[in-house]
Amino acid sequence: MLDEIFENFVKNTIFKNKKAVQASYTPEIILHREKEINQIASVLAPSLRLEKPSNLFLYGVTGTGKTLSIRYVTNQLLEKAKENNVNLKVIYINCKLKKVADTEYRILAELLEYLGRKVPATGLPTDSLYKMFTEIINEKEMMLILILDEIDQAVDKIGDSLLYNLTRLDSSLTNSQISVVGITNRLTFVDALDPRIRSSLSEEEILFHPYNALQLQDILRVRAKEAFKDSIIDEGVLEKCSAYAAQEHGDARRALDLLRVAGELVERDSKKKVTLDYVDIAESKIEKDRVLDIVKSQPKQFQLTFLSIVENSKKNNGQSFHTGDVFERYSYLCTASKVKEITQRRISDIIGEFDMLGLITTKVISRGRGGKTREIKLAINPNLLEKVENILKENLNL
DNA sequence: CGAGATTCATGTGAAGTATACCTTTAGGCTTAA
DNA sequence: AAGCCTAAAGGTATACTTCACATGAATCTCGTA
Repeated sequence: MLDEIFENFVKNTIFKNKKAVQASYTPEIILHREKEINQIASVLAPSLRLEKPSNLFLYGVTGTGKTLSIRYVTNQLLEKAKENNVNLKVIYINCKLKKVADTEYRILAELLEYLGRKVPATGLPTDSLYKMFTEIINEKEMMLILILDEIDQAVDKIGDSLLYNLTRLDSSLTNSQISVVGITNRLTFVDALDPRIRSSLSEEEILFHPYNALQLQDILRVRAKEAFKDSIIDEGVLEKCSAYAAQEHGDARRALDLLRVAGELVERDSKKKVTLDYVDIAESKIEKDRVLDIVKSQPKQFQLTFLSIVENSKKNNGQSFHTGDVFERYSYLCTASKVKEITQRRISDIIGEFDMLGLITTKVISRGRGGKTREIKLAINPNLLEKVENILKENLNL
């Protein structure tokens, strides 16, 4: 029985090279971003002569090719550097990843790890990490390009200090030079920065506009050709994927995800063709996976809080409710699952973090004499509620 | 009737605490010269 | 005397708590028209 399934899977695959429709893939040619790529390249080019390139900032909503473009350019740059014997290093850090790089310390630790120095997760003073960092870099002459992706997330959480220190770091280096590339999907991000940091950090700025539906189609076509075997994809599938993604501010990553997941689903059903229906199924699966992944990876107290939010939302038929309600239910859940209770102060912060993750939307309102509070609304598809609730309950032994 | 005071429920900031983990240091024991 | 191990001392980051004050519109109070 199993043999048959595996056999089927091996033989009947519809993918030629699935990597090509994965978000992390860097294709040979990048469509509709020539201008931006050239700009980036000309900003970073001085590094080949060991001259410090200007610091650079890339803006644009998600899935507009920011990460892709910078990756592409730096890859080429690295090759060129190798040819010319230039000691160039590029470090890419995604600041959003929780538990990996969401505090100043952890970002630095990540940085040092790239440079080949293991750092303990706790215990060392932050300045000593800076010291180690400068030491390593100063050991021999080199040019360092530091890419901080989703930097807005980090600054929200830990403030400007990291950026400030990084820009200052540059002056304490004698042998080497460092330039920072910041990537953010919030257009207003730089305005909120301290003016000093702002001027030194965003010497050059490049704005990435969203793709329109036609451009998305082009991109999908190229990628699909590489990823799938011939004539697997039905008429109109690519168009539908791009249309969906274009609705959501032209997010190419989303379009690719749709296509890939649709393909995976087809494969699982051991069908031969990717049809339009599968795009719809993929659409709901992606949403589901995203939510479940986030929810599952949260620590216990967060899960309890979220369960409380879900139950409140259910009780109120999707209408909004307040911090007090959440805490009350949370408190009950703690007793039920024999978990130590956390204060309301902390719950308030946790609710704020869920807001940042996009699982809920909150708004601070004043209800006059009813006091000031947060109005909380669940922002996930109602069909998922049951599932989320069950998983949480299971995780928490309820 | 309207200006100003009051009130409520919680937001928000700062400082403090517990925990887990790190480095440094000093002592104690072992080993080899 | 040198080398190695261990435990204590002193330090940090993180997650959380405690304390204290800030908010801001509905509601109340009270002097006035």
